[in-house]
Amino acid sequence: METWKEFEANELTHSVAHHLLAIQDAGCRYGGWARVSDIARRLAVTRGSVSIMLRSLRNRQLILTDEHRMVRLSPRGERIAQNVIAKKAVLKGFLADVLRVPEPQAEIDSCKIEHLISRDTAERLAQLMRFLGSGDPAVHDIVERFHRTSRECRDANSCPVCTDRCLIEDLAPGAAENGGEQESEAPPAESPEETEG
Amino acid sequence: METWKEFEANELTHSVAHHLLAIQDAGCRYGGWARVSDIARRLAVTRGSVSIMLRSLRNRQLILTDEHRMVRLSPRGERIAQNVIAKKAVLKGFLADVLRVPEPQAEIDSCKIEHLISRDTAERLAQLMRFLGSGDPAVHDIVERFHRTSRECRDANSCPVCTDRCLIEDLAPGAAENGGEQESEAPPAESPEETEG
DNA sequence: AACTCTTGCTTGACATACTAAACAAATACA
DNA sequence: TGTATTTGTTTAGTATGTCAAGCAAGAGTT
Repeated sequence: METWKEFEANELTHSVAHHLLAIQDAGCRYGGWARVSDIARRLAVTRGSVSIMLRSLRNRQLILTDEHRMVRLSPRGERIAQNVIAKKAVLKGFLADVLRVPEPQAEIDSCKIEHLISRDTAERLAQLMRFLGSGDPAVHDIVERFHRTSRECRDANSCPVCTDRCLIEDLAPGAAENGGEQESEAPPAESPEETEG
Repeated sequence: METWKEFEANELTHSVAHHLLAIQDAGCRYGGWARVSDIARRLAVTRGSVSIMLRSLRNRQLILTDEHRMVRLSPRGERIAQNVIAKKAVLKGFLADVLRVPEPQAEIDSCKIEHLISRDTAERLAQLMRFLGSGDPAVHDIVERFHRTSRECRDANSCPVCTDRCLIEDLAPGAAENGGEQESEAPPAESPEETEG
């Protein structure tokens, strides 16, 4: 019923996750210490924006600050960053190598959800990757067969994914997202009534 | 470099996606027509909040409005809703049945990312589900073997998931998220300097 | 020393998405 | 018919996360 509100309750927002990664990345050449400008450049946001974000990260004790205004991850921040990196690696590996989602999309998708999946999901996914890559010929053969499998859906009735309706069809271009969503013919002002009267 | 900004460029926010689903759900008994209150109740938000959201959905032509203030999805809104439903079904099926992520978590995770995954990813995932559920004994056997597989990581060196570092370890409780994140001892005011001076 | 550039921070603004409170219109019931 | 409740909307406020613009301190150059 209210599961959907869990989204707001995330410990980590997309923005916070990527700020942590950027701090780690920017600092890696200087013993972990980074400057606001470096972080901003990496994220392609303004220094002001980073400055505000750092205030929040500092209060959450995810970063440490120098007397020279240098910034680095706290041990806790580092754990979180490592966690996000691990999730993304597993996700991207799965999308790219198992599902064979084309490269740029695999990168985008894993980047979008890296901070959202639970430890449970990430771990099981990692175990699946380990299982599939274990070198067992039978496993390898099955994966090969999957990759050779036809991409078309022929028999919606015998399909284990669909029930009364073909779910794969609902994912198709005609069905929203990029297909119908994007060319939204310039919507009018937010409150047409008000501009009218 | 700036892949992370794709997150903001989503056609569908989590909130919009769930408002569309709620409208469809609330209206299903009345020929698709729903009332603001019904939608609000389903989402556990205020009527005011729904009212504002509907204004935006109306301008994006995702809903239609009655002279009696009844609301329903437009054909476009319906396509998008169906799309989200399909993505979630595929995702949850994968998490619950293949990965065997415990039920509530599978529900939460699929709810969080249903609107974020690309058509590419959703389709390939659906194809994987179809392949795994095709009834082929060899495939079935491999899935069975995966489910019986030990959950521990013993040999980080031969592990196909990890490189120099065990990624699965980075996902473990000690490493952030629920482990270190949540019991954040009441952070001080946002700007300690200011309250101090 | 004077000038310029870079840097970090602050401010005001915007967009999203929520709340609570107040209100008017519609509905329900007595 | 009159009162009470429900309903939809609006407004002001909160929180996050961004931008642009401006300011002040430090660094580099001449």
